[in-house]
Amino acid sequence: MTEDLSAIFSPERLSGGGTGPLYVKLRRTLEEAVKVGRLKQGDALPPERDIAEFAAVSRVTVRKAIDDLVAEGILVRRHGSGTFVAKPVSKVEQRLSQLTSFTEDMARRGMTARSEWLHKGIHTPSPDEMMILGLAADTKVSRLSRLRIADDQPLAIEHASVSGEFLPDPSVVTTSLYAELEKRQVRPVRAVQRISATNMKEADAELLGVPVGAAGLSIERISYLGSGRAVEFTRSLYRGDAYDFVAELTIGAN
Amino acid sequence: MTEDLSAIFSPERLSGGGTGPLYVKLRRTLEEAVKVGRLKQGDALPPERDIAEFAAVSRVTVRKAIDDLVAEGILVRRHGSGTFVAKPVSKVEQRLSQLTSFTEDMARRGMTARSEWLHKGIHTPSPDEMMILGLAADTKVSRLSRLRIADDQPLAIEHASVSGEFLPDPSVVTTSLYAELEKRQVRPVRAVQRISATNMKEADAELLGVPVGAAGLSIERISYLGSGRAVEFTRSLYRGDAYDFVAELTIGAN
DNA sequence: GTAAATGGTATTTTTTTGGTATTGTATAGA
DNA sequence: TCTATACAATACCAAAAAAATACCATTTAC
Repeated sequence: MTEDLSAIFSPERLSGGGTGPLYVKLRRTLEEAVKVGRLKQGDALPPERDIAEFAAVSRVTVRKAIDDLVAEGILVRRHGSGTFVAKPVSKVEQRLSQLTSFTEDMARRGMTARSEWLHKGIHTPSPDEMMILGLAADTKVSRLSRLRIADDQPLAIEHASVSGEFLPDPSVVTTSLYAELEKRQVRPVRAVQRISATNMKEADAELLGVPVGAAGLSIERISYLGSGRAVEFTRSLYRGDAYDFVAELTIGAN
Repeated sequence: MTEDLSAIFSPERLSGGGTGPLYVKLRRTLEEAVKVGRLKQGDALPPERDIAEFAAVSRVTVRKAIDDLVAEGILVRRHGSGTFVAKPVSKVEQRLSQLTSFTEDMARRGMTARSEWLHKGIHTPSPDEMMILGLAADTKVSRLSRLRIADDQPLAIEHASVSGEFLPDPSVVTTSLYAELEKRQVRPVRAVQRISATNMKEADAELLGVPVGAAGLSIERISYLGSGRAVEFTRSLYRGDAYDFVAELTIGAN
């Protein structure tokens, strides 16, 4: 719903924003309003024209301020409809998704994606898990395995191991593991991925419906907290004939 | 970001600079600010007019101080935009290397790496090259192919295509393609990689000394200039049994 | 289907910022 | 003293960013 303009764009807020170009001040004002909760998730911003009139600047200036926030994922624009406060997807999930979210990848390729859970359970850690996640022998680990399916074709097998401390009950995870961790204030800030090619063994090949020996793309990911502590360890095996892994890198520039 | 003037050009700093002409004092002050980190890489200096006013000298004097630092490569000026603290060059190659430099990767793993050139030449572009590099039919393209070898074991085949405009003579490339491009002031700022798994065909398998059908890691990379123009297109095929591709990602921070 | 409301874009104008030519002034050396 | 040079100030030029204007395209309500 449309907010009260004066609540957000009061002259004090605009002028008090400190230094810099108009659109920077406006951007700061908006950012603040979202952060403080004057604008809540899903809320519509007032129309650009109204904001412009009230703030006594041109509409393009308003747009430039909004542009930045849209780029940051704080706001979402819908042509002909309005501008809205984005659902606060955490940076963590967004960035990790960029490289690995199966669902988003498939959507981008025009396919419908779903999952079939193969396993959810709590276990005593394997030697590998103890090493990688830094667990003691008397702790627990949550394991989640699923089959990723796109357009009714099985495309990947995914095994995730999470320290029991961060996820005591794996059954609560329905779609996104990262969303669930986020709920618990567990926010990895760094991840390392190892990508390699392998010929498929019988069990995996059967699940994915390809001949034994077919090429598979193996992706192992470990994600870490700011403290350096490992949170999660995921091994995925993609069908080589049906999946490309795309990474984009920006160089220098700052 | 514009720095706080008083933090850098405080009267004490200016007078304390010792002896000499005004512009020398100013230069020392600026140099110090950069060295100490009060001004960081990429930071914008305040406008010359502001500095002049604050330091109570003429703008030309400020310019003269800045001139020297620009000549030394410490600062960079952009007409109409501002003056910025320079960034060390050769970032390009370093950053691209992070993901793909075979030699460095091998060194990190304690292996000695070398290459064998399979081909260097100038050709009329293939349809793929025309599409990807945005070339006309009457232009030329440089192709470079080599076999990457680690500890005397062939590990990868690499085919690079560069628009003839950026590299008219491929024979000048001896080790690093990016170093050669850098020499010509061609600096890609963005790259997209596509990674996939494939079963090897006979020709490639033979070169790499593995059985036909063995899993291979295929990496295709396109790198772009700031303008969006594609510079180079590289297809690599790694032995799946002997090479892991590692990517590290930093998330959010905010 | 039409009209109103909303975001999208191309073009122009204004402001900001570095670039340059000209002039004045003090200082060192012949 | 006279002159060449380094230093500094003034005034104006040019490129880039910021802002405003005018018009286009999509969605939604009726």
